[in-house]
Amino acid sequence: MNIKLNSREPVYIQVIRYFKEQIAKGVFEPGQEISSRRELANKLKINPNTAQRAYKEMEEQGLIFTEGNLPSRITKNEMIIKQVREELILEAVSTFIVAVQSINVPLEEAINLVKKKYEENPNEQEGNR
Amino acid sequence: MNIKLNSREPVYIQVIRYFKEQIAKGVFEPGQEISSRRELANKLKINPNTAQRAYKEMEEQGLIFTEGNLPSRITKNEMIIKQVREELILEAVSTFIVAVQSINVPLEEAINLVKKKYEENPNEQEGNR
DNA sequence: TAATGTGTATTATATGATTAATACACATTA
DNA sequence: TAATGTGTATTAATCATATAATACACATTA
Repeated sequence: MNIKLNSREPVYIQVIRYFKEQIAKGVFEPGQEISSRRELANKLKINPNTAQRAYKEMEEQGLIFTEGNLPSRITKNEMIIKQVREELILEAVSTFIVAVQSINVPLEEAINLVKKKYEENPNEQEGNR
Repeated sequence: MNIKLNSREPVYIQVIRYFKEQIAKGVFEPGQEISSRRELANKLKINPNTAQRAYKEMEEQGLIFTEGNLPSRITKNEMIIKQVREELILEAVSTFIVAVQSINVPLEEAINLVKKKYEENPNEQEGNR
């Protein structure tokens, strides 16, 4: 559990993104049991309702599921998992392109900067080999 | 004046970013007179106080300056303008790298996606040739 | 001179989103 | 049976932001 919460963005949104990233990376595996609302709230020092809100939205999006009053689990639907991954990638790519175009930086130059910057501080978060 | 305001982010922040982009692109030239607070508020259908807040911050950052009670102007300090441009580029690059790393997408793959996506919808906003 | 248009400042209010505080039903288990 | 841990739901409180309502000094201009 390695989330850094910022105050600029709603906490439940940040929680959802974190889960999406873990799912996309495969750190959270299909069918895997996840922390209960209260447990997550404790870990992150947030209100249980905020955790609940995040979980509720994730459930609506099919990312997790809940049977009875058992702890929720990561979806077993591989299609959804694939979509999450693609959504995150697409979002990153789109954001980058929009930003670059908005200040008229040529694509090649922007890509070179990415490569350079990437080499400067390579892979901070590995952890899954 | 082509700002699309979203409701997720403070309006004055969005206004500041817009000005930064225009300055970085050179659309707003050094010394150029800009809209008055009230005029901007009218154009964007926002409150004059919100415009004032944006301008005040930009003044503190040295992006614009005001002499007496004349309309404010874009800074003539080329160094600052250069810095704004670099700040925006660096921000875009960093955001992209963080996003890509957070889901373990190899850099090469990410860059290829950028190139592909870029070709699909090339330069929407030219306008300054 | 009066009107208008600048920038600037202060105080109060409204709004919407977020978070907090509780409560309830249910199931498991000690 | 009582306690604990689930998910779920409702209502209240908090908070940052935006807006509203004014006011003032100054300069230009009709």
